[in-house]
Amino acid sequence: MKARPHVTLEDVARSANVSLATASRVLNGTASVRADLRERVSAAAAELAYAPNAHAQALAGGTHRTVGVICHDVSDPYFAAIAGGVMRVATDNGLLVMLAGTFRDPDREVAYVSTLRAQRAAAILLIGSAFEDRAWERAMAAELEPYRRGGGQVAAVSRHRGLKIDTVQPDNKGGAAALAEALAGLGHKRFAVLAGPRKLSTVVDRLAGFTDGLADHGISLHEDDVVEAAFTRDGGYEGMKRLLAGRKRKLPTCVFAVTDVMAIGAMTALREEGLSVPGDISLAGFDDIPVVRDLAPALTTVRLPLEELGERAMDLAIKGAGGTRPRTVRLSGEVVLRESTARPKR
Amino acid sequence: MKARPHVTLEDVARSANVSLATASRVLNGTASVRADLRERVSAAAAELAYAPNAHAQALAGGTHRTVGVICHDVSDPYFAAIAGGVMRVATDNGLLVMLAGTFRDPDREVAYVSTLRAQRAAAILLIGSAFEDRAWERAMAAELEPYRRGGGQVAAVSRHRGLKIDTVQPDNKGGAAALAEALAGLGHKRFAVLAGPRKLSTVVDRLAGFTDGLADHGISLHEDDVVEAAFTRDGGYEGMKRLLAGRKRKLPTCVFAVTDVMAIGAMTALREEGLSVPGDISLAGFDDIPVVRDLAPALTTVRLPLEELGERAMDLAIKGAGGTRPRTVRLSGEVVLRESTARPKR
DNA sequence: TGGAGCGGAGAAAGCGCTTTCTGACTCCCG
DNA sequence: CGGGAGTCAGAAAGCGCTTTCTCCGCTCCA
Repeated sequence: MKARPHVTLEDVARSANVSLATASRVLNGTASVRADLRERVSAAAAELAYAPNAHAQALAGGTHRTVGVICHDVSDPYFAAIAGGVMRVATDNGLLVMLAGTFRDPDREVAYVSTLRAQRAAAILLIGSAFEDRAWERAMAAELEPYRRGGGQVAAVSRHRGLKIDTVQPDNKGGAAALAEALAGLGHKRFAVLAGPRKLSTVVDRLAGFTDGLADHGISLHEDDVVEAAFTRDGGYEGMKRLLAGRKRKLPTCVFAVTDVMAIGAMTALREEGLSVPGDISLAGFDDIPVVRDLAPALTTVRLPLEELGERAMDLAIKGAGGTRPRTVRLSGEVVLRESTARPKR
Repeated sequence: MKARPHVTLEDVARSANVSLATASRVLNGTASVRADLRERVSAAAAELAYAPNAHAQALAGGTHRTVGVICHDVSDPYFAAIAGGVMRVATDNGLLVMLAGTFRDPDREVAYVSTLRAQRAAAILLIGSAFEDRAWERAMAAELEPYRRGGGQVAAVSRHRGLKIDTVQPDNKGGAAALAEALAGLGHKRFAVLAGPRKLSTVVDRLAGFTDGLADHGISLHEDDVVEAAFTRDGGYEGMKRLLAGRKRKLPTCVFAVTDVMAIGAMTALREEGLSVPGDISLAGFDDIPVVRDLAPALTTVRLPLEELGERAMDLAIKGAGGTRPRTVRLSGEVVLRESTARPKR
């Protein structure tokens, strides 16, 4: 089947016996047009199943109705929830969302920004932890800066440092600290943390907050008590196994996984090892992704308003940069104690 | 801050002291250019942080490197998993993915296709159940047909009927039938089904398959045994509550939720009502989304190769329509018996 | 040494649309 | 009944890029 060229505005105009300008005016409602002509154009457009070429529209100085969203992994519930918020706001504003998943590859992230820049996306949203890496930061800035100079909007969820962009910040540190206090309040003294790679700022912040919160109760967290693993369910699973294997002797009474996703894997690992939660070990996560309340036991965590995180970021981007300083919206988390944590028996 | 116009190819050419044509050739590697000129152009482009205007490229007859993906809900793990597969293949092929969520609104779905058509997306992927609705089908066909005539590729996951497009089909019917047999094989006689809206073909197919499978064991499913609820976790929760409330007396020994997501909600409802799974009631789902193996008890379900579903669909779209007939790739599911189902005690 | 042949740079023609700018008409008031 | 104001359709100029097409200056062979 030969690919026939697309129906163009010119086809419509010709078919309706009017000029291009008139056809354009009718279809966009830009200016008033005599009723009969308007009628003819609409009819012709419908007849030919005309769809304006968005590229041509954009080129001709029209609007750019697409925004780019870059996250690490689309299938991670944490991002999915945030993306949900982003999409809602985008849809309400008639914007089309281009979603990109980097699979945690810094280079790919930069490449995507470049592509989005080429698309003249109205805005670019960066979702998730930034990489703590000078080279990456420079490369990123080199893409972002010209983009913004050209009128592009940029906003981010949960990153900061270096890149001077509008940000929606969940209170990772405060939330983790509050969680630590709640846990210590239950009577726990021996903790362990299931952390992600320290290159991610989210990990660093949550770890710091947790440590601080513990310190307030006179509990110190040693380096050995922190297990570093991949930032995924499998990472949590594997990390917990490692943690357990390491010290059959002096097990902690409470484990904090820096994300719910990791906690889910950890909980399964615990179960496989015949350890009961919270009977033998209490377990807590962070984020409150939707599914954790359905676990058995339901997971104690720090609730982040995930959808709102996305909505606010999209808002920031849409509202445009007001002053010269990057704006920061802080959203705090809230400790939610569920059945996965209890007073220690040991 | 005044939005300075974007850096254009012309700026680069001028700065490098060459013609537009030459600059274009260098940047695309289209033709050989004298080394020194090539050098000058590259340098100028880098210097100015030039990013080609993708719209202009597309307009000038260049390539369309974006594909559109339409699904019901981005934050549904089922779609997220499929989207993961789609994105992998897209990335491997240097394509940018535009993801749209319709929130199950048929009109919005049609509108998105229209927008994607305007974007001259290289391909459009429809993910998830189609609506069983003549009017919708006509509207959809009216958008899709001109799109394909203009050279656009269309592929879908898990729909068919009416729209004559390439499709990747999970074997909903066969999977559900196999599950029914496995469950009946465990000794269950009294079943109930937690179904989604019958407007969705997936629901219809799974229900039919399950009924058939049961029939093979001489078990019949009455209309009363099918509870219809929203196609979400909350739908599953609420549906199960309703199911339980309806018949305190003759409870089924086994409940089949047509999706894992609904099963998750159902399991929590069961737990809240003090019913143990599988002790009091066995529960099974469908899809095998990643999280269900981490539930306690782990969920019995029908495993669908979710990522592959997405990959194959993207493949179909990329490979383009060969013959005139729509192609169909069938992917079968596999019953996975886990702890949420057991022999009935009653 | 002359002409055929060729590599490679530049001019220019679109791609499909929006948006001035121009100009024809109608309408109203003096 | 004439002239200025006001409408509204059409011509044309881009938007930024790719891609012929043209033409210039070499090289190579007879």
